[in-house]
Amino acid sequence: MSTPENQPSANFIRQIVSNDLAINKHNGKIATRFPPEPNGFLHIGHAKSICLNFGIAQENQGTCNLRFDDTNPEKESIEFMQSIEKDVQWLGFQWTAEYHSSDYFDPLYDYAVQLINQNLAYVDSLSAEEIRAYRGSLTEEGKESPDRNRPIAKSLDLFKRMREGEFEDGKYVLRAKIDMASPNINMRDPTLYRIRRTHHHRTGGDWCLYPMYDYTHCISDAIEGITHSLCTLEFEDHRPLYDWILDKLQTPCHPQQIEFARLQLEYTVMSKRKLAQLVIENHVKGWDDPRMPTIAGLRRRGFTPDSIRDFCERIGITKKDAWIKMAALESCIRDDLNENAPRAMAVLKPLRVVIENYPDEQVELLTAKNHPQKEEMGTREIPFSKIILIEQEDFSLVPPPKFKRLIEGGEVRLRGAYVIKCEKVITDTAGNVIELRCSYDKVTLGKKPEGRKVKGVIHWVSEQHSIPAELRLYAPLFTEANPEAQSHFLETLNPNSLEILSDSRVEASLANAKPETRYQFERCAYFCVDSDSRAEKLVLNRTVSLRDSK
RNA sequence: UGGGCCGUCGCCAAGCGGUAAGGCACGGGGUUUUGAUCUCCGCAUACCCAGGUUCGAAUCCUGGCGGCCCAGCCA
Repeated sequence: MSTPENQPSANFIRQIVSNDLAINKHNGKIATRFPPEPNGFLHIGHAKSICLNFGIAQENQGTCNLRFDDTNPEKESIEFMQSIEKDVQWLGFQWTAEYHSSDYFDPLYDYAVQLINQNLAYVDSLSAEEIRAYRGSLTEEGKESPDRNRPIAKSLDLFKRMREGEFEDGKYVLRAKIDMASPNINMRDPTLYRIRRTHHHRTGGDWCLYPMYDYTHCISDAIEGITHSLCTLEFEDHRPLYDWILDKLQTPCHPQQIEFARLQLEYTVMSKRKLAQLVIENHVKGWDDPRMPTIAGLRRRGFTPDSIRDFCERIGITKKDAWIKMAALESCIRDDLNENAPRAMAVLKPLRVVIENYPDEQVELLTAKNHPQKEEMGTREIPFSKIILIEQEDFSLVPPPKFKRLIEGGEVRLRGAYVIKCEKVITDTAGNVIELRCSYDKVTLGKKPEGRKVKGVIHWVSEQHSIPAELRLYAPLFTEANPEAQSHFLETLNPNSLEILSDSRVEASLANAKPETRYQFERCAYFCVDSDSRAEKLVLNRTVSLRDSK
């Protein structure tokens, strides 16, 4: 995976970092952080940020913290925190230290007092609606709040009483005093603190005053000694505010915020709000539904950490809005699984085949390679008997051109076994093929047949030895490349995103397969054992099909 | 339409004034007891457009055009 020498590709952020290192900007130190809000599960877009932040730290012997940006208690929870920790580790990264924005509520408060003392912040009594009205518009300047020139002592007193819980939610906010005429709306006296009488998952009822993202993030970065604060493009307009706050305060350092484009993947959605809606409204079975672009979903689907990291490396880091095709992700997991997944045989939609000239009670244990190119992956035994099951699709009464599988009167190779010939087709009254009567050529085991060419090879399982399995096949969750561009993204939900095959049979060697075990079912697809799987009834998810150049 | 950012092959993406890397996708040949893998070959006289500077421009300048983001007491 990655590049052969494991050299990460050049990108503008790594260039900035190398440059800073070259001029000894931070005494040779590089410190990054991955700062999710614990309000949902991580998705593949987060993986991009994780690989970048942890990657840059690793490449430069630096540090990378995991920081939960938990300043909005209404949407956050311990469960989400735990899922995030698990997913980051599963992806293969270990943070230097774990922090929470809420760890900094005290210093954050003290810094706010400093700002008030410097006459750079004030307590405002305008309502949310009034503040919006006063803010102006994209083309019109805002106007100053009547409270903007509230005496420092008065703001100090009010701010203290806000913290003490004297006022109801929304009564006052703390605002930075910057410039109501700024062309950058983020600089029009942004709100720094709001009153929220909400239980916080970590600080409980200690606070009824919570700091806003813009105020919190820069200071948290500075407290942790972050050198490069990497975030997505939509925060570009916030950078002047990030810098303004740190410029006005005597913080330990002044990190550099650098923005990059967020990941956009076709045929899915990537906003936590929408993913949460899919879960809450039961359009999927949970955050880890294999159709979800969440780390947990991809994991359950059968993706490997390597494949996701490879994907993040392949798509690169730029400032350009890019739409990545599913094929790019699929290529990554195919490359990994082709290399590492043991092969096995499974028949998704069985068709019964009786080999008439094969002895009734005979069972042969045939030896099959677990990987066609990698001897070190070993072999396994596969029972062969008189009645086998093949794929319905591998037989055709009216074969299309170039069909190289079984036809009436034709021969085909059973993978790892004999060449068989279709002697008779049995149909039901409706004309459906329900069984095949074949003969086998006993000298073709491990040998080419003499005097003729048999081009097709098909997979099979022994009827009496195979194990019933439920196979879950997935298609994209949405029917439009960009569901969010539609009037409502749910309108483009794909009604056929899940297909369940409950009559499939897998070879006997899968008997004790544990969840998260991955296989290539030869000629078919890669599958991964699901957490719903039981000894009596195996359940597997199709991760991705094999390339098919038919 | 105020501000910010972006525009190199169908989709990503290197390139940083010296004459267009790579990946995905696609097309074709070879090998193959997986129509898989592997392998070989092909795939931008061209970098949003128009001018300009230069011996030389995707790279610099000017002017257009197109796209994305911002008016939460969300992050």
